[in-house]
Amino acid sequence: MAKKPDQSDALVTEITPRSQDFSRWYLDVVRRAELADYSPVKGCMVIRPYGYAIWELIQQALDRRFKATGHVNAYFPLFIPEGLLKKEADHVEGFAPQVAYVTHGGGEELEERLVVRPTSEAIIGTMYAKWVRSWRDLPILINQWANVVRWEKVTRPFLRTTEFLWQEGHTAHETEAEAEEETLRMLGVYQEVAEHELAMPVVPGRKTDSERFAGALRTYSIEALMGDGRALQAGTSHNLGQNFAKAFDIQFQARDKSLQYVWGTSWGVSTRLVGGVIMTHGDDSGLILPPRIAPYQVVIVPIPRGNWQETVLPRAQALREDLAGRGVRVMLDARDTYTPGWKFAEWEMRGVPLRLEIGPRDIEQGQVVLVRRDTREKISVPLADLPVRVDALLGDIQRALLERALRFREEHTSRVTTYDEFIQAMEGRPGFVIAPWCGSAECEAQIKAETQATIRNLPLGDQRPGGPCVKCGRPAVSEAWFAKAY
RNA sequence: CGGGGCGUAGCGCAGCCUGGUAGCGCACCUGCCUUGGGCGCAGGGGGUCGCCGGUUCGAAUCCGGCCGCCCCGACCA
Repeated sequence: MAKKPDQSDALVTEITPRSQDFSRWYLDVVRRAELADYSPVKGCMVIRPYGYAIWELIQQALDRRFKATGHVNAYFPLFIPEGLLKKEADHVEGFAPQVAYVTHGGGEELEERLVVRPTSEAIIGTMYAKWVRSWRDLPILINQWANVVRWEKVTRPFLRTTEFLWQEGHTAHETEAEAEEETLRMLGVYQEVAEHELAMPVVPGRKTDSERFAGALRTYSIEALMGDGRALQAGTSHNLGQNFAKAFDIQFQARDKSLQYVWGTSWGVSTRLVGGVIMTHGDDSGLILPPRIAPYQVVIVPIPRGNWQETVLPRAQALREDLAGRGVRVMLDARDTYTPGWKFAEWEMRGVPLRLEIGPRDIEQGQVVLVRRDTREKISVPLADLPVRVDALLGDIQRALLERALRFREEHTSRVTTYDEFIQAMEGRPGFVIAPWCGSAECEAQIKAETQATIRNLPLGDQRPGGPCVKCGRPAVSEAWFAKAY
């Protein structure tokens, strides 16, 4: 841990203010909210139960939608023979520097090294070649939940770790059009989950060639804007064309009796999404979780007074049962070893959307006090109205977080036509800058070198760039969303 | 992998310059008292000072190497 400036008298429970050092604030939240911890393995984190619970809720939200769109889950091996990875030239070139190898097993050196999967196109492609014979075998729509390993030079909890958890969908289709449709369908699923579940607005679009997945025909992404104005790639969906089919010999006999290669897609999101949620919604008091992915949506804090264990506690327990019975994820913090004030701060740190306070005064008046995490608003609610109000408030908070994040993104997005404006926009308040682009990798690279901003993606669909390329002045082929990225 | 910073109790730090048997706050334990925004008082436990080596009568402190973490770049979900 690096030294924090001047806080010899600071409480350990405090976290670095976001405005002072966003990066340190992020790490403080991860640690204090007990989302993850460093492990003895360099670059690898332990996802702690609270952090894992968030991931599980994200998983469920995704998995539901994968199944609703016709996909099934399966599992492929962690190890991939090195030779398989090498079959697709661009693929191996793209991933080779990040790959971990197993060289020994059972006390002996292996004849062929095994790659610890950085992604599974190679092993899955190999299996698809065995499974596909006829157009009747298509499409194959498989997803797997797995861990992958990429030897990153710089790591940060959730955002970039050597090993991370993700899902990877791998599909094979009869036609190019079907593959493209699938690629965009899953991009849409990602956008829906990001916005509807994580309350994290994202910009869908197509990646430029320089940021395209190694071996893909086209890569699409969703990009989110974090609280410090930097962009986070939150998910990718690739149209693999026939590249992997040709590399792994995935052929089928078509309706016209000809032999054809399948058209492939792959798509993934990872535990990085948890980092995105932290950096989209959190504040100086810690995490703020959208209700739909909050492990606890309501925390009940009984106010101890006198013989509260006989008076207040039974009421609190009854409330817990009632809410839980209605499908609310609720936690009763009945510990007598902490004061209410301590619990308030603690559950705010952990981002619980709603706090329910109940004490002798409330019982007398037949009410409870609800406190919103996002606005800190205190609301007295008659007991009879509680379930309805809780439900409504959770919905309100979910919406308010999305709206707030959307407003933040709008305030931090500018549209420019000249390079001077571009530089000014990037130097001032960071965020997205939309500008016309000629399509050349040279301009893209120069802009990156000069401003650190990269093209996050290009908007989908037909669009008319509002002028010539912001960098070189040649005719523009597209508008591009630029940002400094994580 | 380049530039910079930092490793001393669970967390945050002081001590290091000028070598002499390791300290503070929080957390933790015990008791009493409190509890509607991180209660108070009293007593207490806990550290081979990141690791390895060197210098020295003696090393947290000086020297060398290694490892780890953080920040800024280049590479990436």
